[in-house]
Amino acid sequence: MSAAATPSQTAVDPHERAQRSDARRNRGRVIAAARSCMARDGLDAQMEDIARRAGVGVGTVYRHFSTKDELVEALAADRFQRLEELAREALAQDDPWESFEQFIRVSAHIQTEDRALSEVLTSRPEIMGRAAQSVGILDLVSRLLGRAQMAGVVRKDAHPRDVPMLMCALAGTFRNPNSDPDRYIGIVLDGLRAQGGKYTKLPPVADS
Amino acid sequence: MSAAATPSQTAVDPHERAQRSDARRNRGRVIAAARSCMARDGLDAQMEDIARRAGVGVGTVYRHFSTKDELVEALAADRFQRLEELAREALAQDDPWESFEQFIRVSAHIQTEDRALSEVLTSRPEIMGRAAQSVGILDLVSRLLGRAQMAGVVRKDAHPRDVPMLMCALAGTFRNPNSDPDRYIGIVLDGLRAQGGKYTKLPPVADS
DNA sequence: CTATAATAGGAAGCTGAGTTCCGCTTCCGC
DNA sequence: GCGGAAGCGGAACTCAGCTTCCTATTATAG
Repeated sequence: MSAAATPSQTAVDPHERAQRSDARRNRGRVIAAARSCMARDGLDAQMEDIARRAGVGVGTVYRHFSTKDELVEALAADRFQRLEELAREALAQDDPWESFEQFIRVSAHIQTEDRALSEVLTSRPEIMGRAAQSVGILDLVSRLLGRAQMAGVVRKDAHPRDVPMLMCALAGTFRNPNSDPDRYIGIVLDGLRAQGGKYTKLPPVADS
Repeated sequence: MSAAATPSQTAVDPHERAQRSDARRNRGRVIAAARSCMARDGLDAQMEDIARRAGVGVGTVYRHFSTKDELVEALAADRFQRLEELAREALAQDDPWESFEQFIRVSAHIQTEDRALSEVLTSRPEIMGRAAQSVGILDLVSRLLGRAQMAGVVRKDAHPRDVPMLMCALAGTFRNPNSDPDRYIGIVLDGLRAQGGKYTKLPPVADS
């Protein structure tokens, strides 16, 4: 019990010597490397690859994240923070439908480019739950949705929790190489519209 | 090239001695065991579990399927055959929308109960492609969809290939324990309706 | 500048699956 | 029945990843 202290954001006991500068620098590198490896290879990106790309040894990765899962969770939290920003930006817009649609599209787009995120969404509900909770994202989504419902452009029986679930549904299509994400985003959006709303123009089907 | 002959449905060379009866019996047991193990544990059900449940040794499993992937593919083909039956049944109905909706709902239901199937759909497009091809399912889906479009109850810009893709999207939500599949099926169905159609009544949100 | 605790690095160990191998057993044709 | 090919079982092997551990290095307080 010698207070080995997680070298992260837990408030640092002022008695303790601060984290060494090289440690802090390497932590950043590891996170960046993990982000890009996992965006490409998904959850089964390898620790050694990550270490290599970060320019450090595996041992160093483990000094900062005692487990692969911990690293995954850190990244997930990070991505959710990004989503939160996007939700705020969307909320700043005036038109209730536009802002809702924008948020959905942009979040979907992020998943398109980050395989790890989409895998966490579809196969690690616990992680996703914790990450979403820590950021206040569900609340923002509620506001986006509520405003659109109030304005009569989104069906009244939609529930805030449907949004992440639908995102996670869309994630499934992104992984399929010959699928055009925008078609499915469009269809889902139209399924959420208040009845009688004008439908999305779907992108044309690419012939194969 | 000594014609080691896959002991499956490939037309058996009459010169060859027929497959031994116990082999045939065991093959059946393996398939059944694999089906139930994988329905429960998904694609990472273990070969030993499957063998144990089939009451045979792993060696026997490998005699019939030289690779885990081969086994998975056999099962996938099997499930797709079931889907084809369902498509035929749906097609036998008169009402174009009803039959379309029924097919979507029933197929979705099957995935709900078979984790392996839903995993193949979302993460093994190649397998899914081959399986779907071998069975003539895409064609049946085209007919179901076309008929509904002709009748003006499904949006004209939907494409047959959207159907499997949307199924695969829905698969993503089924894996999330506290999600009600029927809500998302409903939303997707409404996204496919011709504009102005009467919306699905979504099941109420379960509070958590 | 020195002492020393914090950190880095990366080879080696561990683990958990899939797969192979081979001696034993069972079915089938004669 | 008998011979032998076909099939069976399951211990052992393989291999790929994660994790540990121990030595060498480096930043920082004094």
